[in-house]
Amino acid sequence: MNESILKNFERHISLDASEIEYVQSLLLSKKVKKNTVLLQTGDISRYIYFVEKGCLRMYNTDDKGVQHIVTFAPEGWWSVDLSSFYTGGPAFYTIDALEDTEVLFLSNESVELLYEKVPKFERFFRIFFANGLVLYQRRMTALISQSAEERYFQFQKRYPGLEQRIAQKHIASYLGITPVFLSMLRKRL
Amino acid sequence: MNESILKNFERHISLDASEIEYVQSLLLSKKVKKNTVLLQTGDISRYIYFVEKGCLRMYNTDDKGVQHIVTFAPEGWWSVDLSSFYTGGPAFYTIDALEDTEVLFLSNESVELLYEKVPKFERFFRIFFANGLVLYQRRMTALISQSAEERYFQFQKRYPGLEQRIAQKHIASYLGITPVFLSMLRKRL
DNA sequence: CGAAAATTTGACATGACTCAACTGGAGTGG
DNA sequence: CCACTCCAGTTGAGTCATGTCAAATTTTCG
Repeated sequence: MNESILKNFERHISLDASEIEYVQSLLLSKKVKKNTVLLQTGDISRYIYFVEKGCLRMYNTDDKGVQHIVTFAPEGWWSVDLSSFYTGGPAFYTIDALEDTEVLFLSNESVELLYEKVPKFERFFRIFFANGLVLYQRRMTALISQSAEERYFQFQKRYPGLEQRIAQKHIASYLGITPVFLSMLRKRL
Repeated sequence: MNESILKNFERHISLDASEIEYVQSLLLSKKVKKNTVLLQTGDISRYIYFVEKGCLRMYNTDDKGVQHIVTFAPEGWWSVDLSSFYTGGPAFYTIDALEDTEVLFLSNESVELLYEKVPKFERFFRIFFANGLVLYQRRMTALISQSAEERYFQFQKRYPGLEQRIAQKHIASYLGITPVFLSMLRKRL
């Protein structure tokens, strides 16, 4: 069990049997129904989630009440409000489930323990965060240099098959356009 | 000498005398004139730069030849095309100097050596990348939820005093708008 | 089956872009 | 030190991408 997350770790580091056992002793798991909120804006993010099955989204709600999705996390992706997780301050984002979802997760303290007992995890998360940084940098560049249509195609590539699983309004929210406009775009194709 | 970068390291880790000496033995430095290109899109990013004085920018040029600035790096900031730096692939961004600039920098190999000899640096860069990730996440959210005017105010807060030092067209490029439109915005205030 | 939510469609509004002309420094060379 | 050029910034007119609002239609799900 937990193969998926171990595979994920092994993308950047290799673990021996005892290390695997140790991580597994820290891992928690949970099944949540669609629409369950795992983290609410303003609360403190104590956990970092890994999605085994289903799909999470992380979003912020602006002054006018409009939601803006920062990331989807389908199978094999992680989700966390990093700033809150590390500083203990209030979360900027909300995380909830777009489908019935199974997550593995680690508490803040567990992650600190991991860094201490298995320093390789410093390396894992260094690489992991570096990759995340690159991802967001690119998406930011896309937002300021590409049209909504181009970004829509990129979304389809980045999350293959996800389009069929979630509501269009969520895709629009991720792309930074209105659901109405996305509908028009799709009609044109 | 090199106090500024040591202070930067000590925001996340503490170093003893021998460790400091070791880092310093790896550090390179360079003074470059305004407009000097430190990294060209398509080349391989071999170095990570820390700005002691002056200001760098990192940008991508789109199909139509328009430049889009991802980050400014004034004193105390870092600049690197992370993806290229770690994978050895071609750089997506170009880095050049907006003013006469003094940089300290580390080569790819030096950074790997650092990870090996002073594992604390894994930690430093983990935290550093996590912070960067948060920054880009927030800016992305701002891009899809705020007007150009609001983003302009945020820029002024994030880079105090920088506005007086660089050309307006660069600010526009950072904000994701045209220089012409920024000019109109400023007139309205 | 029926209610609520998501999507589509159409008319109109607007933020931001394009193009082009004009203004005003900043640097250069004679 | 002047004259010239060149680039940055401004201004205005017209345009386009995307947004807003509201009604009609389809889908979802209890």
